[in-house]
Amino acid sequence: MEQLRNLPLFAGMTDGEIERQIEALRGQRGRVEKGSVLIRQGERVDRFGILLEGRLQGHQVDADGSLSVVSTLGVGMMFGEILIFSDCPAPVTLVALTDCRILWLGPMDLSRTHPTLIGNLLSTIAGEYWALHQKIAYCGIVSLRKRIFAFLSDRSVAAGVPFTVPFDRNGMAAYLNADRSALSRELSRMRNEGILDYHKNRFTLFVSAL
Amino acid sequence: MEQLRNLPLFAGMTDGEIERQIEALRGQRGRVEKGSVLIRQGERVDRFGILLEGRLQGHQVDADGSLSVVSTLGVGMMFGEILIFSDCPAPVTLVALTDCRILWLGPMDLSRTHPTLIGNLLSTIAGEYWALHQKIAYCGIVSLRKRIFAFLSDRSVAAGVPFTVPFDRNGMAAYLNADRSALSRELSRMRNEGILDYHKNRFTLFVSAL
DNA sequence: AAAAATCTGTTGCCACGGCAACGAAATTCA
DNA sequence: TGAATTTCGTTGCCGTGGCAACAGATTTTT
Repeated sequence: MEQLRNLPLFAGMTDGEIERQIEALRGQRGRVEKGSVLIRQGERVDRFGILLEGRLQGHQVDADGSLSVVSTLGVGMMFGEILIFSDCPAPVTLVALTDCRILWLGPMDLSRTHPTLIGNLLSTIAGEYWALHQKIAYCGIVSLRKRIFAFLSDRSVAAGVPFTVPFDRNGMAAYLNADRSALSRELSRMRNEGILDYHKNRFTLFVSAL
Repeated sequence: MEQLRNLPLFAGMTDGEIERQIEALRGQRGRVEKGSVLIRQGERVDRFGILLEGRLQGHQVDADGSLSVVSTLGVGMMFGEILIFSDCPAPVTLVALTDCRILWLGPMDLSRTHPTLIGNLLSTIAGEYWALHQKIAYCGIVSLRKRIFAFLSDRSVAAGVPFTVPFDRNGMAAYLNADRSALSRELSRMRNEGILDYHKNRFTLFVSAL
C-alpha cells in the first residue's frame, strides 16, 4: 500500500479509492522469475502491469530478424497501459531481467474507473508520448557531436551540474541511435577539447552552446 | 454534424451524446487564415482542436536554431489533445498551411466526459504513440536501403500492390530521416535492380524480402 | 499562357561514423 | 578472493550517405 500510494497512477487518490479501483480493475499480484516473457511481440494484450520489484526490458525483432533493445523498466513503472487501448498487437517483447513482483490490472471498464485515475493514466501516456517525441528530435540531428551535445545539454539544464544520465554507454548509444564506440570516441574528443568532463554516467558541461 | 459523426473521437456515440459532450467541452468553431500560428512552441495549452477544413503543419526549432517539419495534419485530425494532459510546454509550433476551420474543445473535465469519448481519446493517443514508435523503429535501421525497404514493405503488406505513401519525397525523406537526394538515389538504384517500381508516391514492390 | 514556385532526379565530393577488434577496467558471480 | 562476465575506451579501415548544385518536370499563381 505504502508503495502504491506513491505511484503516479494513483496520485491524488485516497487509500480507500485506490483499493476500490484496484478491485474494479481486477488487480492481482504476481511473481515472475528472471528470463520470463511477460508480453510477446505480436500478441494481443488486455491488461497492463505495474512493476513492484525487479527490472524489465523491451525487445523488438526488426523485419530483417535483428533484435534491438527498445526500453528498460524499473520499479514503479507501468507497461502495457498503452497497448490495451490500441487495436494493434504488441510491437515489443517484454522480458524479465531479474525476478520481479508485478501488479496486474485490467481489463479496464472506463465507466467504472475513477476520473482521477483516468487523468493520471492520460498524463502518464502523454508523458511517454513526448519522451518518444524528444528521442526522435535527437535522432533527427545529423551530426553525432551535435546530437550528443543536444542530449547532454538538455539533461544539464534539467538536472544541474554535474548530472547523471540514466544509461550506461550502450544504452546511451542506443537512445541516440549511434554506435557505442563512435559515441565513446566523440565523448573523448569533446573532453579533450574542454567542452565537457565525465566519469561513467556522470557528466559536467563546461559550455552552454556548441 | 455529418462530419463530426465520422470523427474517431465521437465513434460509437449518438448525435445527442456528441452534442452534449461538445457543450460540456465548451466547443466552439473558429476560422484561421493561412499562415496563422495555432500553437506556439513553449506555450502552455489547455484546449485541443479538431481540423474541420484545411491543412496544418507542426514545426520545431532545434537547440541549434534550425527548423524542422515534424508533422502535417489533414481534415479530421486532432491536435493538442496529448498536450493538454501533459505538464510540459508545447514542443512544436503549429501553423496553418491553408485557411482552416477548426473545432476547439476544452478544457476537459474528465468526471463530466462520456466514457466512450474518453475511450476514443485514449485509442487515438495510443495510436499516435505507436506511430511514433514505428518511426523510431525505422530510424534505428542503419542502412538507408534497408530502412527504405522496411518502410515500403510494411506499407505494401498493409495496403496491397500497388500502394501509395502519404508523403511527397521531402516528407518521406523526413520521415525516414534521410536526405532527400540520397533517398531518390537509393530508390533509383532499387528500381534499376528490379526490386521495385514507382511513380511519384505510387509504389510497387517486386520482392518481399531484401 | 507566361512566370514563379515547388517537386523530383542525378551526380561528384568526401567526411562522418559504423564496424570490428583488442585491452583495460569494473562489476558480478561462485 | 579469484574467475568470469560485462562495460568502456581506443584505433584503423573504408563505405555509406549527407551536402551542394543543377536540370527537367510538375504545379500554382497571376
